[in-house]
Amino acid sequence: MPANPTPLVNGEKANRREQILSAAAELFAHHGFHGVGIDDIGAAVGISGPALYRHFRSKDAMLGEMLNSISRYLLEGGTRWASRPGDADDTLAGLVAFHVGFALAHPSLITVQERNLANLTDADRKQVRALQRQYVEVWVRAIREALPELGELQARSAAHAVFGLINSTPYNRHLGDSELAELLSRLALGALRAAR
Amino acid sequence: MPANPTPLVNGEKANRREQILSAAAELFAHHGFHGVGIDDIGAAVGISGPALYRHFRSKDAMLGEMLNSISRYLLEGGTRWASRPGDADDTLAGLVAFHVGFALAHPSLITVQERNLANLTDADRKQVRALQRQYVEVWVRAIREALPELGELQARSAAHAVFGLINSTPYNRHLGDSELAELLSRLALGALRAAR
DNA sequence: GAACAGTGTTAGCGCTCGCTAACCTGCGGC
DNA sequence: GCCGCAGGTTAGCGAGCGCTAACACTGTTC
Repeated sequence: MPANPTPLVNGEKANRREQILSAAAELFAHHGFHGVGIDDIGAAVGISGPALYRHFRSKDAMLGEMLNSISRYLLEGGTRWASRPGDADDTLAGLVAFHVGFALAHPSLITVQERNLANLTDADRKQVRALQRQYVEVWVRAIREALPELGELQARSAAHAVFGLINSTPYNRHLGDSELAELLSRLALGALRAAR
Repeated sequence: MPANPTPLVNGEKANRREQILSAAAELFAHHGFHGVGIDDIGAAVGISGPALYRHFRSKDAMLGEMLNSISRYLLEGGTRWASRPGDADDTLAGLVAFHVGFALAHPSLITVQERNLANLTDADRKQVRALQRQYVEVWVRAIREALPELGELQARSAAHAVFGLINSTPYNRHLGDSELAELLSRLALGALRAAR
């Protein structure tokens, strides 16, 4: 029972805001931020267009809250895993499993986060970037502890590469979830091992 | 001197169409298809807005030609590498090196191709999808020859994961090109090896 | 040297989009 | 039983978009 269970609960009787964000995420992932109209988002949750402004200040605010929430969730989870007792290899494996779990559970959030940074408000982008940087830093530290012969820059590049690998889930729906999770984890750790 | 040197030559005295496509690719990569106006594209090549219609039928046509060109280039190059004589491991290494080379030389094309499939005309999307499918198939065959114990679906998933890994170049500008190329190749092959 | 093709310009149409205004409805609190 | 608020509705605004129309300039062709 983590403090922050999952960034955007899928609908149900959960808060209307979250229901809206969840629907918007799906749409943004498919058509891009500018490709989705306020009316589309409304229609996706059964209300119509301008009613959304009872819950959000603007369309930009929706994207901002969405990306902030995702980044915060990743950073928090990553930090928790990184600070767990255990040897460096286990820590790295834990981080990989955590990220794989997220990417498998929320492929559309992965897509949104990857594609729509540029559509954020300046202020929001700054915040999200800061969170993302910190998350990368968690990984860089973990990688360098497990592979001490790696330089800072190499570790950072490897981290980004592994993110890319794991974040392939939106294109990767051939296998069942658990089998894919295991495969991705194996691939990610294999890649890191090969970084020397 | 390959038959199809590079999908979009960067400007210079090359054909105006290619100069425009190159500029448009950069813009689409940064702001998304809908986030870029016809005037922005014109301005990027020193002409203004509607002049573009002397060279392209529509904005959609630009994206269509761009993605088609990328997909054709990848499929052609991939096919050439795959049909080279040599053992299965070398073939796979060749494919990896080829894809890494492309991703490093054209990070913004990678970005555009990943993000803007949904913005294509139905006809264009069908074409591009077909080319992409064939390219994946080239990889799946190569992977399964190098790792015969892998199933079809596992190989396909691994291929997508490796694409994700290599296509991280847009976020991955810390190292020098040649060092990054070597690192990515090593990571990719390490991941595949770990697929068992 | 007139015709013309190629490539650029500006003005402006029609549509869509984000957002606001104004109004309506149901429900919990006193 | 009235009030007020939360959360919906439709109408419509202003801006920005893709694209067309009409015109201008240049270089090549015969």
